[in-house]
Amino acid sequence: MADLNFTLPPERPARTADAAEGADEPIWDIIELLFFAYRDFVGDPDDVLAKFGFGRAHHRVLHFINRNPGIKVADLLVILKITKQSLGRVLKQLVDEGYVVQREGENDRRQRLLFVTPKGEALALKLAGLQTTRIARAVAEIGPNAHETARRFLAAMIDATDRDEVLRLIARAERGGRTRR
Amino acid sequence: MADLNFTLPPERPARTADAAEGADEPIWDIIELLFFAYRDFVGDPDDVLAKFGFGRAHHRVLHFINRNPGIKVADLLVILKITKQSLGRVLKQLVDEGYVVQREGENDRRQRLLFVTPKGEALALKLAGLQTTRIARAVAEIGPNAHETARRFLAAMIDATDRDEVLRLIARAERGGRTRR
DNA sequence: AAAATACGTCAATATGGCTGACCTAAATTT
DNA sequence: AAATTTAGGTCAGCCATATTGACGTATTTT
Repeated sequence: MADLNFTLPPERPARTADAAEGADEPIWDIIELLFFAYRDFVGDPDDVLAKFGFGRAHHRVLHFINRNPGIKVADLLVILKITKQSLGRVLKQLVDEGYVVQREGENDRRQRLLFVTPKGEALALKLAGLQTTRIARAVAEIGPNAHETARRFLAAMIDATDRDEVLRLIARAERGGRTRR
Repeated sequence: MADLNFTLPPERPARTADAAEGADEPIWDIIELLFFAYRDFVGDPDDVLAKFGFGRAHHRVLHFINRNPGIKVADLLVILKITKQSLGRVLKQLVDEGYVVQREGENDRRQRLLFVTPKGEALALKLAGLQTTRIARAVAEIGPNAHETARRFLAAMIDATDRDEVLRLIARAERGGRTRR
């Protein structure tokens, strides 16, 4: 195989003439790269989680509680797009083992607001650190514009109906995750 | 996504903006965008697959057979990083329902070389089309450099040990793989 | 002839989803 | 005040996808 280390030949103009046709050629490279990149991206945390007796589901729950302290159970369900029964199972373990605590809502005492404990935050940060190392390495390899372009590309990949909500969610957590009263 | 309203007290000290110092600061935006983008990216195929009684596992198997006609079972296992038992169940369904055929290797009659049928290719292309639509939309939104940058970013996210192998795989399939049915 | 290889299969187990039903406590509506 | 809705929890069972381990069979290699 010839060398195509990371100066991949631009294969966009591969179908110059028939580009106007409706039969769009699948964008195989991005499809496959997303598969492999995501697999490795979640693979690092998976290895650590296994040592704690946790799985990917625990990671997602812990992540979003850490990023959005005080989040309501109902809102977490919306973000994760799972049922409360599915959430309940992993959440119970995280609570029982001291990674997450629940507090009664002040205004509405039916609510169980979710917070990570110091222990939970430590684990969340450890896992995020692994992923950050990978991302930082990728960005460093490619150049300073990579972060911004990657962010915009990934945002554009999100369902249009959800995108603004997701970006708000990220931005809000970026500011510290609370307020908004 | 429903409106998310957090009403809760400040719990965590505000992070120091996006200071350049934070070499240890997690890259939250990419971490979360990857989660949401990948979820939607595989969501489109999932909906179609459900109508066929298939799942995501069938998609992956069908995809890589379609892209690498004549692939050996052993090689497919390496790509997917699953066990032959896991593959076996899914592959059997795809064969039984006429999406994939197996042929004895010419040189080595122990091998079962895998090919998609026309029916299988049609499904693979339909699923790839959905994902391509999403990617093309994202690329169109961002600009002409997006495809190239996204490709390089995603490639750089792959484990260094696997990367060259993956890129070879993609490049080889891009050229048409090997013998067609 | 023996060993290694490619593949298949049986059995048991784990994870993480799902639906449906039902429960309590608290808030809201009537 | 009573009725209803909401937030959340829980029990029970099912499904899809993954795992490990053991074993079998045909074929190739040594």
